Amino acid sequence: MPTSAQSTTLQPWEISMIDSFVRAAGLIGLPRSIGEIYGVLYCSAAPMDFDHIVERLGISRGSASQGLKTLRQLGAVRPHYLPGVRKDHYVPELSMERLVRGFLKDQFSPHLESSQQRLAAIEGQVAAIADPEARDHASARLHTLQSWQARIRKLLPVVFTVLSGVQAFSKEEPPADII
Amino acid sequence: MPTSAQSTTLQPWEISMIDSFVRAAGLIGLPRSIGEIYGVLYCSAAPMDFDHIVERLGISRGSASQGLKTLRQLGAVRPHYLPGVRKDHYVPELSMERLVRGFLKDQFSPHLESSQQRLAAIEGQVAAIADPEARDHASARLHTLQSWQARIRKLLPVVFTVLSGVQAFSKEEPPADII
DNA sequence: CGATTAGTTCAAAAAAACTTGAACTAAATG
DNA sequence: CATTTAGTTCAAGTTTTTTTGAACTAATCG
Repeated sequence: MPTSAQSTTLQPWEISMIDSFVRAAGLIGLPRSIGEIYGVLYCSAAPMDFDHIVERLGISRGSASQGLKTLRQLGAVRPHYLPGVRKDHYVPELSMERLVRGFLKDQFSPHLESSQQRLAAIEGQVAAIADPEARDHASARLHTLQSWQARIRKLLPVVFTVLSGVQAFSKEEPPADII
Repeated sequence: MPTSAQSTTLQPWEISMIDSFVRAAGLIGLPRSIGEIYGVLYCSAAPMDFDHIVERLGISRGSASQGLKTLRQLGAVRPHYLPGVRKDHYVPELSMERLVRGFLKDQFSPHLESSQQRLAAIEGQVAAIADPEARDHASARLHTLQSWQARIRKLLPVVFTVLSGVQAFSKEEPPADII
């Protein structure tokens, strides 16, 4: 059992940790393979190349290629340059703030954007309702929905701040556990 | 075109609004039918009964039954008592804070809980690593993961506060748009 | 340049998630 | 009580998502 070489079989702690990432991926709507790839990189002490990822996880090259593409887009992994080496090597992003930011920017913000436009379009449809009472009701519901949207937009910067590890956000005692 | 009766066909503004809820549901990993049911209730000016929901949406009774069950669990709809009426009638929860709280409590907190236990179990596996360098590396990664978990737990109360519509959280100017 | 290596693409297969509807339980009505 | 009504359950069908692997492009090597 060589001390330094990266064994090709996963160690127990790696299997458990990858499992955690697979579950976390599922929770945010990303496929299993993406959790696996990020997880195996997260566990690795050294940058890993494409074939190494494929072998250790036992997934297809197609999955690995697509999964790495998505992870690069999200900013969750970066190519790591190694002089004189041809194959791409990857390292995981370890800053939680950057991970969250990448995910939200890629998977969330576009929806927030288009949702805003859709709500604006509903304003016209509501204005066209003939009956005054029905129109007032619809209008009230639309405004509630728009206020929800506005709150979500306000939330984003706060999320970044808290997840960056900043201790601030209340000079008194921290808010009690609520859930 | 009767002014007060709930027509059986969906109005344009209702179709658009339900569409928004369907997309929002997808974003948080809930099936289309759940977005539709909540959406049609959200649009309605009066409590709706089971069959009315089925008819207006054109979904199966099975879907409606399961969807309403989930929505009740989440606290996103409540049965509304009407004297002398046998069928269940439902109204939507309109408090964003309660909606978010119900969702997180039901769909998120259990994972957070079990994740914590899983990470604790990995501690033992890491301690069993023979090579000191490899063990230190694994230990460092585990601690990073645990710190991420802790940050997410800190985030929850803040999310509730912001989504409740409270204006607080910085007596200076609000944080600039980041994303 | 031709051969080899690296990685991507995409159509088809497999797996997962969702919906349906018919059979069922439970409760109220006459 | 028998019958009707209300709603649930779950196996089978459908749809959507994910994974695979063989064919392909691009770049490097000898």
